[in-house]
Amino acid sequence: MKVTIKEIAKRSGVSRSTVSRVISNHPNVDEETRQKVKKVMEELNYRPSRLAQGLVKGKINVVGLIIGDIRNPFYSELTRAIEDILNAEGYMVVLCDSDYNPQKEELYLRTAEELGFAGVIMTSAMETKELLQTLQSLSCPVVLLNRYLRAFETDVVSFDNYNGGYIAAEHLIKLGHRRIAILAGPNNSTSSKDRLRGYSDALRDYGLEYKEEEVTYGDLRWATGYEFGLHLLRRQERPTAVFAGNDLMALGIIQAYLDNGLKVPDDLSVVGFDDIPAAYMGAVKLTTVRQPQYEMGVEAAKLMLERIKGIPHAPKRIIFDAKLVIRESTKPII
Amino acid sequence: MKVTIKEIAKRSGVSRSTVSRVISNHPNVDEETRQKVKKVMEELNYRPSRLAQGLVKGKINVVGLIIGDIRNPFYSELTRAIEDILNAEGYMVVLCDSDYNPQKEELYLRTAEELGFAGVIMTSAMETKELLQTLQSLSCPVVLLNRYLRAFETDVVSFDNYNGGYIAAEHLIKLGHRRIAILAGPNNSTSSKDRLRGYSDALRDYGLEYKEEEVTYGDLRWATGYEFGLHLLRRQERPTAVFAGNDLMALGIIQAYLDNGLKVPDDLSVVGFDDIPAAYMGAVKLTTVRQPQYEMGVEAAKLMLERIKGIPHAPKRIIFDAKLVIRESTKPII
DNA sequence: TTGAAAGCGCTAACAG
DNA sequence: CTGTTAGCGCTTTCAA
Repeated sequence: MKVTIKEIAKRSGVSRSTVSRVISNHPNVDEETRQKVKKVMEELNYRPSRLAQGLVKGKINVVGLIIGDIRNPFYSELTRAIEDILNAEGYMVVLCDSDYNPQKEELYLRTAEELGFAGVIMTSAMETKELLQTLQSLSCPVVLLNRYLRAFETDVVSFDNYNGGYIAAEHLIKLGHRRIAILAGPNNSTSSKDRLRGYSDALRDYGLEYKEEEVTYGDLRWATGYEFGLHLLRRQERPTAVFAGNDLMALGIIQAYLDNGLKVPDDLSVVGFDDIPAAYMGAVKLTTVRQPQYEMGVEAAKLMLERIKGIPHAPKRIIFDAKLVIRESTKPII
Repeated sequence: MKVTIKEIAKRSGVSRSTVSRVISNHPNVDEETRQKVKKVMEELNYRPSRLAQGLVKGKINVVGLIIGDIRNPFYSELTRAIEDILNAEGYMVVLCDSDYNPQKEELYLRTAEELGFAGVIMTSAMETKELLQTLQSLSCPVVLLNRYLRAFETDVVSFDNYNGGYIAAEHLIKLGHRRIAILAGPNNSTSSKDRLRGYSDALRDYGLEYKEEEVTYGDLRWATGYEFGLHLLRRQERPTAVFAGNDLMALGIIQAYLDNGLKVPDDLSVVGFDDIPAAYMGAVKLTTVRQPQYEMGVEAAKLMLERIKGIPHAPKRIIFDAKLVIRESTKPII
């Protein structure tokens, strides 16, 4: 049924090797022969099997992308960027939602190996022994996006999460806030931890006390922010500000307040993290730490491409700076 | 370097066939032998090459997913559902953002063929001659999600877009609105066209006039809705209501009004389409036509699985009913 | 510039 | 229950 290289060879009166050469645009083919073969391929609507190519080459033009959850706009943007760059170079991207679950990541890495992926970009950020081990045994390049692994040296595109946390806290402090609640990201995520560390260092630098019991760890989803907002409303002593581990949760907190007749930033100042599109699409434009998602995705994809085709080189690290975008969700305390 | 079936065979003192049998869990293997082989595989951390498996089987455990734009929450949800189901059955999903561009879709379909995908799920919805042709020549099953192609019979999961448009219009009409603006989806999308048709039929049924020049076609993005909202604000005679082709655009329109000091639904009633999470996450909870995104994705994935493994059967069609979710973005005209 | 031959890692009859 | 054999569709030396 399927037309193969053999068929093309027969019909154009040359050997399979020659056909293979025209497939891969090898220079050592007589122009006339090349045209003849191409014509036959056209007529028969021939498509070389990448599976077969992959088998002999040991690699396939596919790169895996591991992210936390595609429903988080932050990852959607990243994914889109990576896809744009990689597709343009003839690579496909295979998606994997890890749900921030190291086991899923590991399983996926294994599959990448089995399928002979050209590379894997990891955006999800957990750190376990098993994962590290799998990573070590991987035969394709890996680039880390917004995460780092002490025990695994590789190309990294990252963001200055520490400073991001710092300037977020600083902003709130300078606005006069003292009672600040924190809804951080998962505490097994390196980036979330860095943000929190920056945050607490800022408190210390400004002579404020950082209480471990003041921080709540969330799963980065909007609903979790909403729940947290509701929780704050039930408290006797409400904080005057809150620092959220990402925009989605920040937006959830704000909505909980609005839905209960309170005002933001009047009753609560909120600063988020990421600057997803939704941050400026709502009623209260969010003050947040901007991460250039698309650009970060682009850089990661480029690094991957370099690593796949290029000559070996020492691991590269690209770090994006944190920038606070001040909008309407924060205001000075009276 | 890489450990292959040959190595395993040698080390465990059996033939490659036997190893192959334990890989695929074939019953005809002595339990003792099986354990012995498994142990060796374990020790050597052996991973069978799916590329090789795919080559001989002619198919690979991967299904392609073509969507409009992953940044649209509607597609994110769908994608997640499909991934969840397919991954659980050992299939990977490869993502393709078509940008609603038929050429991209076609190119992608070609790649699916070259890679020997087990199947392709198409959610993006353009209809061209070339695409149809490529579809016909495809050697793997295709399931269509929220689109149909007159000239291509296959499994379909769809939504009653026509009725969705109808009840949206009906709702507005019954609320007393007469001057209703329309920001429809792309007019080469079957689902968008159906919604519009339902809409216009409702007008007719209620004795209202449908003016072709009243409809604007948008690209389903938030920013486009926002622009449209601004545009409405500049008009002398403003409509009292607007029907948007999807929630993202509806939300954009609302925001344009809010940002300019107007109120929704007081100054404008808005009904959307999709019921994405953001529909109820904002200041004005959106009245919209609910499409059960996750469930639709699940059904599509199941259909795909059936088609891949199952015995051949006539094309199935699953149609989800339209349901209006009335929230706060619409109100009666005074 | 071209072809013959070997092989990538695995599966699938067919014998035994 | 197990091994032998023959490919799957393509690339890649090596000769010619």
